[in-house]
Amino acid sequence: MSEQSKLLEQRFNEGFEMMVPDAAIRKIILNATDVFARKGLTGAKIKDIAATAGFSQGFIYNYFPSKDAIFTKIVELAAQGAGDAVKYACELQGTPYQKIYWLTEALLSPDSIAMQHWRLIMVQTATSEAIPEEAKQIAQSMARKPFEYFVPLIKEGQAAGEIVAGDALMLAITYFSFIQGLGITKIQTSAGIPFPPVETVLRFLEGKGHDGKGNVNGTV
Amino acid sequence: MSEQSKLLEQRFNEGFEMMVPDAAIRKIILNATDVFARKGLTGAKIKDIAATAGFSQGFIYNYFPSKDAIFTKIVELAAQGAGDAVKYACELQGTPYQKIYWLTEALLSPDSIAMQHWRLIMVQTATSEAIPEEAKQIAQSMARKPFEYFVPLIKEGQAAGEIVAGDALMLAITYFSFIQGLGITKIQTSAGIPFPPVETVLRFLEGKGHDGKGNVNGTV
DNA sequence: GTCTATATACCGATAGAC
DNA sequence: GTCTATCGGTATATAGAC
Repeated sequence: MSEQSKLLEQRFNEGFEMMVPDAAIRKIILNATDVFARKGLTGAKIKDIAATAGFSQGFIYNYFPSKDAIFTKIVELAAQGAGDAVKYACELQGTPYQKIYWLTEALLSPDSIAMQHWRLIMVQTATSEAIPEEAKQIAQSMARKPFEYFVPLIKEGQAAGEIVAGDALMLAITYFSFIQGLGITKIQTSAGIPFPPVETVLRFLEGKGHDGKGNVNGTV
Repeated sequence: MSEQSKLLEQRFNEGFEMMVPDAAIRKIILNATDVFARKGLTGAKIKDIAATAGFSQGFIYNYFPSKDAIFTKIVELAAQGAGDAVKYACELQGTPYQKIYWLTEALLSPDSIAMQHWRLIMVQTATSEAIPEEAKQIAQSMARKPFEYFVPLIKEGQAAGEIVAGDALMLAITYFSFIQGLGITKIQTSAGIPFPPVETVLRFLEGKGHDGKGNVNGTV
């Protein structure tokens, strides 16, 4: 894994710790994220969340007023984090393609909290009609934010010949759909099955003559 | 949409009608599929399913003994259908890349029952720990079947230089992950947002020098 | 601080009415 | 055939014990 991707993950984790200072609450949130991602909002029982965090069922209610509140909090954190991840990538030193490469590496990393949250968002949006209204609205505003950074990044790459021509918004939607699909596959399959390297994932974005390392041997 | 993709969809729908001869049961299944896909197994209430099918809550139990039974039946149909869709594509006349092209077109078609079932399978597997054991086992056997047809298809395409070199199983997993991610995006977004054409989706699979028409001007 | 015990509500499934 | 009423089980959230 590249230095830059590790930096993205590190920044993301720092942001998470700053937004949730209490370690016990972080523990509950991290475990709840996992349970929600695997069972969905309605399928996840408070007892499950408590058990994976090492607490009794009733104890959770010292920190959160309801199951919906936990879910909404996670959606809020994911909303912040998803936008931030793309923003951080833009702030790195490199070409547009390289930035997307590092972002992809970080999003597909097995251990990243960013990825954990993406997984949750994915399940949550798939079952969107059953989630609390507040979480839905947060998710909607969140859905826009990554695109605000990603679409200009694609246009920049297109201008440099690094990224294939075409509607930048369409390519961005395709990118996040792809990442989402790979995230689901990661959840539902056991470790050890073959998984695509970043180069394979990004081939649909590459400009003609691109060599997969950010270099273009056609015209600029 | 191409002739061949329409044929795939038509074959699929015929298979569905043969497997579920009773029109009332088909109606329940189609509506239940939609509700399950959007709310998940635990989030979907029998009342919802009955309402969308135009029945009262209790009436459903004249046709199915339980909610789990409806879900399991749908998984079974999807299991059959997913494998069949790939099989049908293999039986068409054309190059491996063309067959994958037509399959993709059919799977991403907004109106195909095949796609509806894929959407359900996706949610169901994402929330896999909450689903009945029987459905899980069917889903597991189903998960293998599309690969049994798809992996050889990729290898054939690689031998012809149409498909990029690399682990065929990995490429197959990538393909279905991509399709799944695009399916989720289709569910959760309203119509009118830009969506990638088949050519964009399949670029990650193309052999070097592929011109999108099955012709190759270089080796892999 | 953390757990155990309980009330309250909801939903799946049944049975009986029309 | 189709619906309404109801029973029983399960899960959320609370309150009180240690």
